[in-house]
Amino acid sequence: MARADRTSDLAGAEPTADLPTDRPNEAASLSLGPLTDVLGYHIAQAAVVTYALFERHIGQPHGLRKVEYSMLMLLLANGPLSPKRLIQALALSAPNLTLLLDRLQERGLIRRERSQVDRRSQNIVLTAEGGRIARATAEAAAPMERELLDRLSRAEHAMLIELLGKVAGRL
Amino acid sequence: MARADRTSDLAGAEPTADLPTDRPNEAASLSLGPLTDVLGYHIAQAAVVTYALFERHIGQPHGLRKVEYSMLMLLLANGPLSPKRLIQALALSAPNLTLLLDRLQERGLIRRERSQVDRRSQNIVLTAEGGRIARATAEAAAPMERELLDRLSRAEHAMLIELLGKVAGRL
DNA sequence: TATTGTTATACTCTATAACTATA
DNA sequence: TATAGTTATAGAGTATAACAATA
Repeated sequence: MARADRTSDLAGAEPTADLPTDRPNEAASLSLGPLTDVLGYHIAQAAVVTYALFERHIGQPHGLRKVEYSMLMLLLANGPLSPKRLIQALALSAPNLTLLLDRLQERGLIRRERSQVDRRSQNIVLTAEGGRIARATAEAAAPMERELLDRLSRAEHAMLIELLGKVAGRL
Repeated sequence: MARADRTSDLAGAEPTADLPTDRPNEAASLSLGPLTDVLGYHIAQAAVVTYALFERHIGQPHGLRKVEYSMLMLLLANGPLSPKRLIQALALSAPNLTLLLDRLQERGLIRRERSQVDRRSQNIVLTAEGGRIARATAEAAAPMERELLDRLSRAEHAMLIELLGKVAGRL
């Protein structure tokens, strides 16, 4: 009973009217109160939906996490990149990226080449297999986005991305 | 040298032209490729910004995490709520919520009252101190959002929240 | 038998600091 | 001396399954 004090029926000073009207809004939806105008809250809520979509369309089928997917897409679109640039683009810490690259390298999706220009630096290169998976998952993006069109018109989808770009400071 | 094989200079088949033009786009910004139209990616990028704002305005000064803040706001706006409803509203797992409530209870911000209607259930109630912090941090929301107006007009801010609401399925 | 909430456990993610090698 | 990347370690966050109390 280490935590037996968690609930006490003699609770506190004001017993907050514990009647059949036990809690307000039993079934009704909650008021967001001050959160109503907080962008970050709404971003977090929307992220739950897009994350579930990602898992279903890409994450589960191809065994990729979000960052791994983003990384493959960046390598596909830009060719070899240094860890340095990946860290900036994906907002990762250096040790975190090292672990990520280890996993992808073990799976044979990328390899590390040492730069001949500056031998401290590396080029992260998609392997043939990595290229195949990158292209396959790139094609899964369109059907995934199409599912959002139940909730959003095509114009709203585009508008949303543009506005989010402004927030992210990507001008 | 457990991982000495991480980089090999004899890398792979095609040595990917390792010249002074070592990597493309050395300083230029990266192409997003297929990510360009993926809403989830842009949400994640924007979340980095709003999270930093939250940390600076609310998280650090008041020692609150995002979920903790959201929870206080929901309790402030709706009065006592059951763990069940908080789980649904905040997209948490039950064990996760238990730990969260433990922390807030230890800090004296909330208390657990047992429901008289259904004694399995609880009411989570803001303490006097919890109410004070909730009101103080509620007031910090406006200045936080104001910082976004460098990047977004007021109309765009409102539009963005509306569109994110559609994505989250909050109709 | 189903539901509310808790415990125990493990796994992922992230952050920090110390280290190696190149420059 | 500074930079690129790695190692080691610990801390948060989250998920799963087993459990207790109540319905």
